[in-house]
Amino acid sequence: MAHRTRLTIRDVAAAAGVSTQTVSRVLNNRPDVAPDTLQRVQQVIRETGYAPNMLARSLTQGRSHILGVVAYGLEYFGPSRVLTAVERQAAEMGYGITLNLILQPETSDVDHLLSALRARQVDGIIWAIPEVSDNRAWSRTKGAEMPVPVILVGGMAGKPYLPSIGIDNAAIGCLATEHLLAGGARKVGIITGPLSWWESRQRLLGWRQTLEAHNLAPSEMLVTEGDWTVTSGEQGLYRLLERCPDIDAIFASNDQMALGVLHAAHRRGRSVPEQLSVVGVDNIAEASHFWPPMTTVYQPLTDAGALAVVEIDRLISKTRQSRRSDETPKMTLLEPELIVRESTRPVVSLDPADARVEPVPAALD
Amino acid sequence: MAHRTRLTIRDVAAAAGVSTQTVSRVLNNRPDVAPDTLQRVQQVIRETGYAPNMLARSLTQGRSHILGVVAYGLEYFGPSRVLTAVERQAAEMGYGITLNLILQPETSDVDHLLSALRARQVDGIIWAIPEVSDNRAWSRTKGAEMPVPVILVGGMAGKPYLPSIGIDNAAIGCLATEHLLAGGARKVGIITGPLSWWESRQRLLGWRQTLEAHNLAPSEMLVTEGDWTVTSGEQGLYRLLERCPDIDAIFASNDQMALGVLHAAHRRGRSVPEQLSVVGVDNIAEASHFWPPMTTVYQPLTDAGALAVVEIDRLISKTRQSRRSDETPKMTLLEPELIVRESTRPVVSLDPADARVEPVPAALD
DNA sequence: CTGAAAGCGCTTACAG
DNA sequence: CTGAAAGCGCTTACAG
Repeated sequence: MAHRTRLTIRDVAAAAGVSTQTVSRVLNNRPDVAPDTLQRVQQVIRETGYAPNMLARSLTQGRSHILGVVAYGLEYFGPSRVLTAVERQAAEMGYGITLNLILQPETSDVDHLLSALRARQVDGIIWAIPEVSDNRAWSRTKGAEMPVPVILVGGMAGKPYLPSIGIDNAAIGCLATEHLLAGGARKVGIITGPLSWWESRQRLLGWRQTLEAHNLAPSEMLVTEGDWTVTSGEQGLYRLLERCPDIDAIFASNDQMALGVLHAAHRRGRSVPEQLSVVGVDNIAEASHFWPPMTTVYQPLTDAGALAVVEIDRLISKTRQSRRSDETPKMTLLEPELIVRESTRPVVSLDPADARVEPVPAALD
Repeated sequence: MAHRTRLTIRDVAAAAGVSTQTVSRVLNNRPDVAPDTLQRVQQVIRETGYAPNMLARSLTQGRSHILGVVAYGLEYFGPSRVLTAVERQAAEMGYGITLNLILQPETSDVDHLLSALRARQVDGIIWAIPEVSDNRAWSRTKGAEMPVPVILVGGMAGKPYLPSIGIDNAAIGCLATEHLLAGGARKVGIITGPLSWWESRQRLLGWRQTLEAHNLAPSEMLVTEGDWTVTSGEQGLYRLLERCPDIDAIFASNDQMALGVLHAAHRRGRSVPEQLSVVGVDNIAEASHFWPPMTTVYQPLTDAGALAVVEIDRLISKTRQSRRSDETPKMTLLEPELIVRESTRPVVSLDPADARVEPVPAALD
């Protein structure tokens, strides 16, 4: 650590009295090195604190052991969890990570980004930008021709032209809505995320399908669009209350908006959950400390991030063996889980089919 | 983008009918290229979509244009803001980023991390781990001998052996406490972060100094330690109320704990801010939507992250010119700002010296 | 303004 | 089990 002159494999070889490729063999744990040679070289390495130049190694091996990660919105819950999981799993599998953050999910600069990553010789790319509008359109034209494996994190509309791993967002809508109905709700409103987002549309779809399965009409009057922020959740509830004063439950598409709903309910004098049940999504750290503690839907984002790395490692190995991947890209969706707290009325029947019963009286604290 | 066979500078040179170093000159915007040669080469580059291999370039230049970033706790507010700012500024200045996340702020694996970064030939290292216990002790012994510039993000106790950029955390404590006193508070409690953290101790120091400046005793009865979580804020208020039932203001060392305080105050029937003023730190997105909206202290973390990159770039350039840096490492602290909302009683006098007046009646909504 | 040569620090066949 | 040669894809002096 203390050396100012860059130490090279040549220095180590000289000090150990062997050739450079013998040192190389030791560094790469090759079996064909005599025990005492091994000892000697290892000792020199230890004493000098030599560490091989990964750049040079990458150049000869044609493999950088670096993954390019493109992400958006680290200030938000989901992206930061995914990135953390990706980094952890990558480190565990011997990959370094080069991080590229974009300012807007709808970037027009895809070409530039991809070629920058290619120039850095990444072994694979993890594209952790949610699908917003047609910001994944590039994968249709360029997907098959990418020089390195690419994996998308997050689901998308239409046929995936690249392998993708995400959360089953329709299931999120189902879980939340099913739970609200089971608690006796009859008029379940929804505050969606921006509808240009695939995730938002899927959560809305889950809500709609669940209502229909219970023979309830998913009226447009019960739907309002938010933008993930607390404020939009608050405004959303005001709008819904104006349209349907008898609304008795809200599925907010994330916990921040759910917090806004609590806020608005408080201002309008609607007690939660007695008069209004509320479900959020994400299970942010604060959710269990909202007033009342928030029922929410957990997304296995850590699993998704880790799985993305495992999967891209597999694709990298495969590509290197057969020179090209012939798999049909598939979309893997992981299942969310409901976390029940006190912002929703308790389930009155275990059978979802019997969910439409009278509203229960105010729950105890 | 569509090429499966890696294109090299040699291919471009051949296609343009020039030598490789003429292509190199074009790639590096060297002035000494004939106009028509330039044209020809650029055209070939455009047509083929050639992008130079950064690994090879780094090897010859002895410079990777990559910054190693070591961070902790992306799930928290501060770290994610700093990382975002670092990435943005780095991208703007032509650096790539290799990200290393650690699981605990007190890592024993510093050597391993540093040598891994060194092996990747990073041009500089941004160490964005807060000082906890003696987790920066390594900088004393290794600081001066690091083969590349290192910059620490966050302040630290004692003399810095490496340049460091952070937030003036004592000023955070001063701002918060001064504001509480100006609102008429006489018994200001504090819920600190973990006291093994420099940040926590500095915020405590600011609180103490401010009370003393106002001739108020910073009694130990008014201090309780939290761990940044909502729960610890809640428990903290319970403890303080038991010890000092007449406490009339709380400085919580982050917004999450401040939320816990609101929660606990609600449960104990203490109205905020009429009976209890509360200030947090961070200005998280939810802060303005807590009930009541939270008065808090903003930290210029984005500036700190950006400044770290600017500064390390300067050090990198300097090191490359003079072969070594002879500057005395200095600690730069940026100033926080108070954001006043409704969780604190309004200021009753503009002169802080007159702050000790009667509590004001309940504030209007 | 342009090119032939050497080298960055490694690893990959190829001999022995 | 070990080493001499060639090469990964660039750039840096050095000539001209």
